[in-house]
Amino acid sequence: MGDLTDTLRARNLRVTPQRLAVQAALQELGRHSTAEEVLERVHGTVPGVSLPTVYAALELLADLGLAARVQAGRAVRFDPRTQPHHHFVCTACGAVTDLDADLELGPALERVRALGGEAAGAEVTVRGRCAACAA
Amino acid sequence: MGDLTDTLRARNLRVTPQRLAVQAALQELGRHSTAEEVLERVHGTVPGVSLPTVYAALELLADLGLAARVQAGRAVRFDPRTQPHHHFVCTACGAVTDLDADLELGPALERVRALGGEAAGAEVTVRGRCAACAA
DNA sequence: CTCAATGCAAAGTGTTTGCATGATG
DNA sequence: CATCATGCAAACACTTTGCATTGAG
Repeated sequence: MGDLTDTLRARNLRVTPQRLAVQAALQELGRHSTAEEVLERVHGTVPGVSLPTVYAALELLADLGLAARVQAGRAVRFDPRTQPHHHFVCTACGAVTDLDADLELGPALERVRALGGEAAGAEVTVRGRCAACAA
Repeated sequence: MGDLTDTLRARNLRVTPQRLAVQAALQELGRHSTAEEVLERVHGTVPGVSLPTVYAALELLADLGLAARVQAGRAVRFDPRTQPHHHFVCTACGAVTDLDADLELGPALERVRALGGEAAGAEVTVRGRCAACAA
């Protein structure tokens, strides 16, 4: 767990209780949480934390490669999982589920390169209704 | 072009100049436009149209299967293209480009079914920097 | 004539910014 | 002690809602 502390020190960034609490909350909450959910969780341990601070910390984690932004509907969600994977988004309740499927996306990346762009990554988003909402 | 008119009549919905103008604008603008862009275009032909009306009309087109919602960043975009295809989103300028690649997404859909969900569709989103922003 | 659709303004979300205060290195 | 990070409030971007009015059927 010195992971974040070390990374911050290595970049001459400050190790603050808020940043540590945000990362801890993100990991405890599991996958793809909203900033609001993280804030609520953090309030349990470190009182007085504000939403902008949570956003800043999550943004920082994403830049450091310790979390990933996931766009699911209107809200941005943050995922403590770094390795690329795919998502199933319920159009009814907004829930996001990880999909561990091995997909061949090479042709899409090649297409981007053919257009002169630089592909940073690619994800599949499946839309539909989750088991709970299908009822 | 009686397409929309016919579909509306068949459902006992009203054929209004606003709805026709919104669809026309969406097609003239080409792919994945924002509501704001559609509004601006519509203002050229039918003055006095409001943003809520544009949203309502676009939403209706999507429900009728004559347009598709595309989530790209924070703004929802609407695409006159109905057939499934994929997108390249520039993380710098927000531009969206179509990707015509034939990808095998079956395994992802099967994964969703295995979880008890109903998959409605799946798209690949490639993130990166477009040719213009790579400079 | 009747009811669906529009226009306007205002309220809602989710996210970001500006600035004074406080804590870190 | 020099900054960087925080907290607060307010601004922001995008979308939706409420309600009186208009116009399509």
